Amino acid sequence: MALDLSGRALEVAPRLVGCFLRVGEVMVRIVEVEAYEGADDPASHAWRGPTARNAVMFGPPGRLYVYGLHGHSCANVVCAPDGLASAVLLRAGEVIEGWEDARRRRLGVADARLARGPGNLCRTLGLTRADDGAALAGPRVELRDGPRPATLAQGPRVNVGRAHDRPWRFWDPASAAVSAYKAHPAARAAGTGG
DNA sequence: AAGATGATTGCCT
DNA sequence: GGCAATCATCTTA
Repeated sequence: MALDLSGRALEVAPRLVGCFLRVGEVMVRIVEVEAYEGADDPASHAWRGPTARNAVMFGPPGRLYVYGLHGHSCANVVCAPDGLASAVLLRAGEVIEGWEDARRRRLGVADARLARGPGNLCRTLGLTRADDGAALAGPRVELRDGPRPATLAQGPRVNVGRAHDRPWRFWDPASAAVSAYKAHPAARAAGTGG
């Protein structure tokens, strides 16, 4: 079914935990996400306005925003109405289907860690910057609603230098695929992180 | 046109 | 737990 992505990232993020994301043959259950707002969020790529890279964030909801970082790729679900920048970063998932493709892309990695971390999640799913702007209801990428976990944990975002006081990270504490919390140096200096 | 930066990972101690 | 690798993008000259 189609999940309602018309709200802000902060509203959509907790609903995304437990949902299923399928890319090609591989499907994962999303267990960890982070919300990123636009102009109000200094940690967001869209904070200083639209650029060539973050253009998708300002477009209509229901699409994928994929960006490159340190030689890796990270995927976001774009939400909020057209014109407002708001997206949810997918940080971790559990592989449900497509083990063959997933393992082939992540040789030597334990099954539980195949999609642990935003960069690893993209590699396991086969997502690259070529998928930037792809529709979440398209033939290659599909987002499906799923049962939400019994409990939902909330806390500060990982490796974010600015606005580390905002607890905009949501995860399923029962999942082994949730990435270990790693506070940004700025967050540690401010005393708001680990 | 050149330099700094970052929503990361993985290897080293 | 700490640090280097690695690269597209953004900032400044």
